[in-house]
Amino acid sequence: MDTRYDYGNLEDKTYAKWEKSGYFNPDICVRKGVTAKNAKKFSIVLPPPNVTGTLHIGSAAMLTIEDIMARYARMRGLKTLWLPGTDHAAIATQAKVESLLFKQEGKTRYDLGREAFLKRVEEFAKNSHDTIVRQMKKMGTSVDWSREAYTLDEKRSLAVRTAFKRMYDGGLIYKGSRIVNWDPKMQTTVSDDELEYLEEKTPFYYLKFGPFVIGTARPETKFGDKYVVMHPADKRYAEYRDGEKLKVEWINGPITATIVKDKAVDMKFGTGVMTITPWHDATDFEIAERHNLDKEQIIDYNGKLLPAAGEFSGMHINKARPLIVEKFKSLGLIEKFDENYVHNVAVNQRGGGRIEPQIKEQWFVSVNREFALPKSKIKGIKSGEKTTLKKMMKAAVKSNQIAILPKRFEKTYFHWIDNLRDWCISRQIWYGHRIPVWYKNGETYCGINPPKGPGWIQDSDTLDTWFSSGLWTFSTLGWPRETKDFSEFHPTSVLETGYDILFFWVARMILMSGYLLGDIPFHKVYLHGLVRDEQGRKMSKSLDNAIDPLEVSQKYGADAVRLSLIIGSAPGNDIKISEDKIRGYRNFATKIWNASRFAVLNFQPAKVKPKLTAQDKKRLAEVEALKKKVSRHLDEFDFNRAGGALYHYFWDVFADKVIESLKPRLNSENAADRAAAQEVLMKMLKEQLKMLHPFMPFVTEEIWSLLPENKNKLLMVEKWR
RNA sequence: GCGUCCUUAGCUCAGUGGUAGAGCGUUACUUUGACAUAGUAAAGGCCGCAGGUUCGAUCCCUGCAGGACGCACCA
Repeated sequence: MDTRYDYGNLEDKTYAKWEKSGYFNPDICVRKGVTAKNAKKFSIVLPPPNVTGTLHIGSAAMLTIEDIMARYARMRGLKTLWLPGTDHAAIATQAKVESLLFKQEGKTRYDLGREAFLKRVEEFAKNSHDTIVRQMKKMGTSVDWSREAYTLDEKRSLAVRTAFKRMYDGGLIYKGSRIVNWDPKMQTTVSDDELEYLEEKTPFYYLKFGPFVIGTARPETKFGDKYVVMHPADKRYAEYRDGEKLKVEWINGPITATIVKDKAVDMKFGTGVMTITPWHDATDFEIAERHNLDKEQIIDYNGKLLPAAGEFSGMHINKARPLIVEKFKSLGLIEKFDENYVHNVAVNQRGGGRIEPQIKEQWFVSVNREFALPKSKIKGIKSGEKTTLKKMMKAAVKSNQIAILPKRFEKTYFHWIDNLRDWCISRQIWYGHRIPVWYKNGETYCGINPPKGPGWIQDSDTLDTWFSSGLWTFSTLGWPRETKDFSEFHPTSVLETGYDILFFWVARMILMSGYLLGDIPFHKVYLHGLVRDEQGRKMSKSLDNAIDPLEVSQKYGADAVRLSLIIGSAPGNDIKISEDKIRGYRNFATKIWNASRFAVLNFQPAKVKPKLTAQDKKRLAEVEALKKKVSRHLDEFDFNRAGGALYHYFWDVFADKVIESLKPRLNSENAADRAAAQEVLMKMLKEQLKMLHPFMPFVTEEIWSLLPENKNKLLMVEKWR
């Protein structure tokens, strides 16, 4: 044994050993007798990384936490399944490929056409997938590769079509004309959750509208405005009656305006009066719906003005805006304007396009429509009882059937559900699951397979990527087929993921599993934080503060990276990391290596019966106590404390005190005492290696193979006890 | 507007109703046979501020200040 642990060469070798053993697969564990046939189950799905690129340090944190869970469960003798996969991440992946295509070849997706473009995306996704798999292996993830899934593969497609059909038949999926978030750049809708708001300084204009003054930050939408809205309780405008008509001089000449009284108006904002543009604003749309008002489209789907804009027709809104302002000015309709108004602009988080609300016919999942679960295993919802998706999603968590850790996120979850609106699930992008609906002569057919006969045309839209992700806990286990995996491993034991996708994903899994299975998808949700740099900033390429997990693993070993992501961070809190911290844990790996080296160098098989002293027994009892403590922490998902306790015991007690005190006895003339010292040393080391293994699998596995009598035995399936 | 979190050593962060912890950094000494990616010793903190509860508060409660975030609104 060298004085340094050569992680660079040994890690890959060790991973290959694990893979060859087959122990990542729970069935093989049972077959080879390392797991009991009737063992309890532990199952966890990997939050599938997006095939948009490579893993980042946040993914490394996720992999580490889940690997600790899986390895601990496996060593405790549970039948353990950690199921891997990747996500096609529809919008994100398509956006990435579109941008590459444009940069490298100056082409758009329309130049290639649907089929050829999809080929490109698939090629990109495949490459990205391969990189991700390589990276996962580098980090030591003990997933069962034989069950690997992809959100867009054949089996998952069947699950998606089945889910869609059942929800369609159940009346929960409907097609409707509603206001949606339209991304003119990517030419698709996106859901409310996929928006990001950017602050932007825009002039805010006060325009004369007959006897009123109305405020707007978007003069380019004002052409069709013919309703003027005020709060029914606003005394300033008491003289105007709901429905009253007046003649108003407006941008393209005189119009007839109608007074509308609605409580949506904030009396304190601006003048307390506004005109509405129902086609291009969600609030306005709702007012229009309530009062049954006309809606007129002003801006087309490319961001260009329509004939309603008069002479500005055909012009892009960005170009037209200053000209429109000029015209308002020349007509004397601008009362004043505020130059320093801060406006929130919605952009598509994944694709980057600036959102223009539009009314469009889309597919939605109704969250308030009533239905009954024929067989409910959800606490608080009885079989056959009327409920809604909202109520069902709440019940699963409220009843504590699903526990969210840390608990404070339960509040966030409820709050989100309270504000939830119908979920727009159709996208006009090409990469993704095609909606399983076909049309012919005004007829509509929804089915798992295409309808027979000629002339049917499939809906051209694809599904929101989270629709397929929502099925993940059971689509990966073979659903809708009745598989052994499904009956054995669902609901899964725990879902581990970042708090930033609580709504996107966690909530939608509860929705899907609840409706389709009448059951919860998992018993526990453990949320980790975002990984940030030492100044608490998000890691990004533009800041050049990103730590590449592969690069630092190469430099300091994957074990060191893993430990540095675990120790010193609490559940749900952001994780701060720096290269210094990683280096510190690399030193710990070296410490373990050298202490083990010492033990090996000083060990011979005992020829006499060891005579343990009282102190020896005390030390061995100490290790047992440590094991109890670490087990308790791990059972409570308190990885920070479990790892911390091990770190300190190994270094401060075992290395600094125990080894030092044993040194003279290891050279003792008294054979029984010498044997005792050796036994204590080896036993303590072995127990600690076992406990450290889930945290630092590589170095502990390598040392294990070097210990006496351990040839060909794998630490990863040693009994924890 | 509603809600959540954070404020602890120079930096980054854990933690607990009973005299404060880690990593990195700093200072001094030490190459003695596991390990200098180390060892020994040390410096360094009114645990944001002000009240309250308590025998006792860094921890529980209230208020304030600063920072971060989520949701809603943003005409």
